[in-house]
Amino acid sequence: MTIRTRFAPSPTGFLHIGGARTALFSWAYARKHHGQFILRIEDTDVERSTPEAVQAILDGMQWLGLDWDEGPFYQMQRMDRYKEIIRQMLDEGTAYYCYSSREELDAMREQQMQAGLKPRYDGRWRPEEGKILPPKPENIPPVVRFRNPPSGTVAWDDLVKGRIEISNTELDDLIIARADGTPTYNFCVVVDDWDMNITHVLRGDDHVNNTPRQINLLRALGANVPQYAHLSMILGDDGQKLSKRHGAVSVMQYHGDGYLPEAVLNYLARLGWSHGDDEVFDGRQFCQWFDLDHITPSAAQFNTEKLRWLNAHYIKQADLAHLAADIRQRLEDRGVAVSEHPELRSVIELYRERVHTLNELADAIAYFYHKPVMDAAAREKHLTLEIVPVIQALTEQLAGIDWTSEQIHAAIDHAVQSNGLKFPKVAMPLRVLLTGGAQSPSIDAVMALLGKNEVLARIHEGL
RNA sequence: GUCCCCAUCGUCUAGAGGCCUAGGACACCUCCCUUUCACGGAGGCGACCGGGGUUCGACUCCCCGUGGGGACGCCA
Repeated sequence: MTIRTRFAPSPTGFLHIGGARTALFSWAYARKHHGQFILRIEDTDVERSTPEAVQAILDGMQWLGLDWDEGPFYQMQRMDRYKEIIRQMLDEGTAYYCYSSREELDAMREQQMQAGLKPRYDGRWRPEEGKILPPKPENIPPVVRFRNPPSGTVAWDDLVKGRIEISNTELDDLIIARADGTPTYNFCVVVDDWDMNITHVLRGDDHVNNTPRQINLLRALGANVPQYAHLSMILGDDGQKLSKRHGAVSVMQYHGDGYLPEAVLNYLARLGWSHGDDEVFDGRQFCQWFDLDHITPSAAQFNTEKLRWLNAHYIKQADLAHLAADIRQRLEDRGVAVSEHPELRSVIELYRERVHTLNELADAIAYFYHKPVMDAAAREKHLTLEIVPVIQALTEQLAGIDWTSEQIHAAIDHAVQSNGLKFPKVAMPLRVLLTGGAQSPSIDAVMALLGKNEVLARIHEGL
């Protein structure tokens, strides 16, 4: 049997971190088993679905490198198929028309809640042998309901949570087609998973409650029931549930914030899944290792600090040309034009080990391409009256040397020795003068990259 | 309210009855490296929700409790 998984987002917003992980796991599972990964857009909520959201989801998946083998399929384009099945169910008697109005239903729910019961449709329009249905009201277009088994239990062996068993008495006759004839979620999912031969459904555990309904529907249709794996949710950094209002951000926001997709992918992979003590691995490795047996059933809290650590790791490993292209753009976004000298790649090499995000990297090296704003406190502290003449003397010497790191270092050393100082005494004021602040890599390395003219100019201007 | 799910360091997690004096990672602390800040290296701090069982033996299995979460839509 070929493994076929799917990711089925509804295009009502961007691809957030929870959806991305579901997609990642589904993708990895298919890849691991040399199966197919299908992308399906669940856009039957016409009110809330937007083409922008579809694009945002596609962008997010592409950025993470999650490629799909089939699709994207759009449910709105499958209407004929759904209607055909609904017609068939109506004919077979596994579905029926219900004329209850929304108001009637709301009142019913209200009453049941009051009575301490689980709100359920009471089946008043469900045809039974010998039962007399209420008279059909005029002007109320009916919905179509699924005739759920009235007794017994539905059970499945969830690949993450183990066996889950639910009594049919807990379920009611769900609506499969709205009054306007459009099919609803639980129904479309079932038909699609069936038609698309999905073997493994990986999804958020907020769908656990839908599963028994879907299984009943599948059985009524005579379809195979796929395996289910319900992934627990991802909580925000603060342990709170992620929502549009609170903490839920688009995966593309991570791009904007300077994270590498491989870092996000690696981080997400470890959130709720593990492979012994392994922490750092790429997508290829993940696809080889991934399994359902090591998925944690409990919710996981997002930890940005760990993501940052992983990101720093991947920045150190990243291809220089690729990094340079990215950083060039980020500098441009900051209004900093990257000139030929110093060479961007060299500057990145010097700085990549010191940052956690690409934005930090861009910010840190901007001073190579435009005059830095000098940190007043740093200047005050390091550019003392006594040191100014030393720097001036050093400047003259620098003017005459070959511009290599070694020569520069020797010149600084000379200034240090001849004045009976410690190295930082001279290095720090230079650092402030050249970079604007008190932190940088080795000052001779910085100077070498900055170039003789620029160094002399900045010292001159700064003094 | 009803049903369902979950529960190991602050966080992500390892753990398939003896391998556990509970391991790793992030964060934090100390030291080392050092030209400042980082990086890196070496250490350290730090957890099995509670109570009952089962068992020669329970982090691991069962029950109850507690806490947290989810679902109960003509949303997905």
